[in-house]
Amino acid sequence: MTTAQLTLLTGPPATSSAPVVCCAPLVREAADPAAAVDLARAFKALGDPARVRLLSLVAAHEGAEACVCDLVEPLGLAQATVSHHLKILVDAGLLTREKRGKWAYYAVVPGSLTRLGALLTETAA
Amino acid sequence: MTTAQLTLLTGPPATSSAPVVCCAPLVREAADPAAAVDLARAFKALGDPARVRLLSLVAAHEGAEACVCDLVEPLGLAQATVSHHLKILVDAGLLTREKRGKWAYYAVVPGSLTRLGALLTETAA
DNA sequence: ACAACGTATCCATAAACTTCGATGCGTGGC
DNA sequence: GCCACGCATCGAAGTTTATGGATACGTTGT
Repeated sequence: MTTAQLTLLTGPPATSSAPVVCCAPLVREAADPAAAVDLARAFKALGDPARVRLLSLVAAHEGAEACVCDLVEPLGLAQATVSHHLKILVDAGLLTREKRGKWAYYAVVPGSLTRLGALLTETAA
Repeated sequence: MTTAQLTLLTGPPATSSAPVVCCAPLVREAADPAAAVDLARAFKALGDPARVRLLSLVAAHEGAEACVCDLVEPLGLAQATVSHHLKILVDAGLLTREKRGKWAYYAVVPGSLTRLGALLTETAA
């Protein structure tokens, strides 16, 4: 259920046959409905202050990764809420989750944000 | 009520004293809560397929502008709904609205999308 | 085996969002 | 002045979302 938008952020997948909607810079040509759905899903993940801060906190953290315990206090939200937002960011393909021992370490997917940003760049105009 | 996020998209305003939260590429340093709110508000405007398509339709339209009547049919939504989404995009600083005669022409704010995209670009890594 | 710890999930509640019919407002033509 | 047209706003119904307390799960240490 979370594969469609991943194709947007991970580029052309080697195995999947999901709709690849990656390329047109949004301003060049009218986006087809399917592409718009995937794009909107990615942006919706960034449409919450808590998630923007989470992404920023993880990226700026030492080693470019952080566990939930590092994030709960600076965010000022309950642990359940933080966990919920992190899941949304993972499902959107913006974060990865790796469990080591008792901790779950989150990290920014290497080019996902840049790829998203490129779609917003107005090549012409 | 719609000035805070505009500072984000229009760059340093000449007159306003609203919080300027434009610059840090999100990945460099942990975004402060106020910046996160403004950023999230901008992204939330892009978090709906109808609005992504609207933005794309307007940008790709002849003259880089379009009236509501040009957008209702291709979107397949009611006129009231289209008008509502357009208002959200205008409030987010992504579109401008200019009324000429009976029609309201919408156009993409020149650099707003690029500026947003730049915030997502991972300069390092 | 047991207890302590870090996380995810379940559940409920309140708020926000999407959608659209109905209606009001301003413009232009007759 | 009146009507037709384009568009925004209002009001309502249905859906989604954010939030956090309670709880279950897996891991570590004793």
